[in-house]
Amino acid sequence: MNFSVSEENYIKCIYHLQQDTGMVNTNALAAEMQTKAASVTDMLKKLSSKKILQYEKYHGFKLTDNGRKVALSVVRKHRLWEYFLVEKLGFEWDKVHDIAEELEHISSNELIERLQQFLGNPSFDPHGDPIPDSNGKIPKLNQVNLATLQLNKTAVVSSVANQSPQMLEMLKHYSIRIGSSIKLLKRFEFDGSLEIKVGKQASCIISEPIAKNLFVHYE
Amino acid sequence: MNFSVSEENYIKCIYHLQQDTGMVNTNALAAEMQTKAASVTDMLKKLSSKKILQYEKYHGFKLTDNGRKVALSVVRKHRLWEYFLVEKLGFEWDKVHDIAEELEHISSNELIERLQQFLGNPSFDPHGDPIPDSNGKIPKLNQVNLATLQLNKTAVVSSVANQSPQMLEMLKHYSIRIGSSIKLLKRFEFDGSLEIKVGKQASCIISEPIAKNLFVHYE
DNA sequence: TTTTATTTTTAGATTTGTCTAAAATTTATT
DNA sequence: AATAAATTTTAGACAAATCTAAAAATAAAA
Repeated sequence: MNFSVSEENYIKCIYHLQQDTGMVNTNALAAEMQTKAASVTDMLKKLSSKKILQYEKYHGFKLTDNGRKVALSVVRKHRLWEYFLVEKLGFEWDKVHDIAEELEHISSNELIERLQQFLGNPSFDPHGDPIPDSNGKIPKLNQVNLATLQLNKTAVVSSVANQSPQMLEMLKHYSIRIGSSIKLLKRFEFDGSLEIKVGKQASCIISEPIAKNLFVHYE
Repeated sequence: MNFSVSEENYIKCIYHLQQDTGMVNTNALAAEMQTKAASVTDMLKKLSSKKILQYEKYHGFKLTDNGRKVALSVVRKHRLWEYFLVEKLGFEWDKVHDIAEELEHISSNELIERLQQFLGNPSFDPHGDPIPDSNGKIPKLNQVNLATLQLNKTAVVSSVANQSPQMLEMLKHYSIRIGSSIKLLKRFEFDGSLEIKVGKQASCIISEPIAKNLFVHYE
């Protein structure tokens, strides 16, 4: 079946919301889509009739197996394009989201298969998010929150939860990016802030909110 | 100013039509756009009010300077993406048109500038069509129609006028592509067909319609 | 130069995705 | 459990892009 750009955006958005909450509700989706609840309801009816959603009036909704498949295909395209933009065209990783939002709706399957090959079958996008394969399988990484890392252990930054411009600005300041190695030197009881060593730089201190936003994995 | 996908398609189509005829008329555009004359008229009014068209009711229309600029930007994007698809992703040159039709509407200017650089600033797309630069300047090539080539001269195929699947199938059969060198051995009076040598292959005979469809330039 | 044929435009309807305002339903509070 | 508050849905409207059918304008033919 074929979906409009608008339908694909709703499906993708529902997918991301239900990752957290299991079930999604109308207002949350409206907020995330920057639209009105009434518009959401209209779309829910349509997606429901296309068997993309399990939807009970007034009681929330979630994707069907088929809906999840469509969502994963859009997510896959988005992340492969982001990888292309950063690794091949030299964009900064915090500048690629909007462009990938457009590119993810290009329909050709052969295009995306060839793009994946051309990029060397990457498993994670420039933000550290996993790229689903053509069957919708998502690569897993044993990652832990930086705030819970053991003292004196070294690990590698694998993803960033909050990717707002504000957060990315901070990370740029600390020279922390996906792939940076981080050693935890000290944990301050007072406010939970951490003394860390990023790569070969002098040690520095990051606040607890920043730490909680970073996920790392052991080499 | 910003244009919808539909507007961009109309603008591009008018650009191509007026290359031949100077002035464009409603029915011709409707045929090319695979739509109805009434729909075309609606769009003409809109584009006219946006100063994209010089349009006199019942008397045809053509692009303004500004309209031509928009058209060239879309053509530029289309041809750069075609180049990418063939040279980087390994598509056959006759399989890329539909995908480029979608990609040409991605809006980011920075994207297209970086793409151009990444591709090594190509001047011609895989069909031999010139790629306008970011100012709308179109590279020129001194090309002549193969049917008018001098006897025993060798030249290089630089573009193909009719790019229908039927024509491309024929060219594939003769192993003729952009960049192929062709030597004209004999011109048959009877029907204008030509005996030619393609690269290092044994000589073969092509019909006049095929010859007229091919443009070549001297090295 | 009328008449006929073709082309183009208008008028009004349709589809998709959106909106506002009001009604219906569920959840929370007293 | 009754009432208030919040959420969700319906009803009806609107803009963009398309369509059909009919009217208007132009071009061609008798």
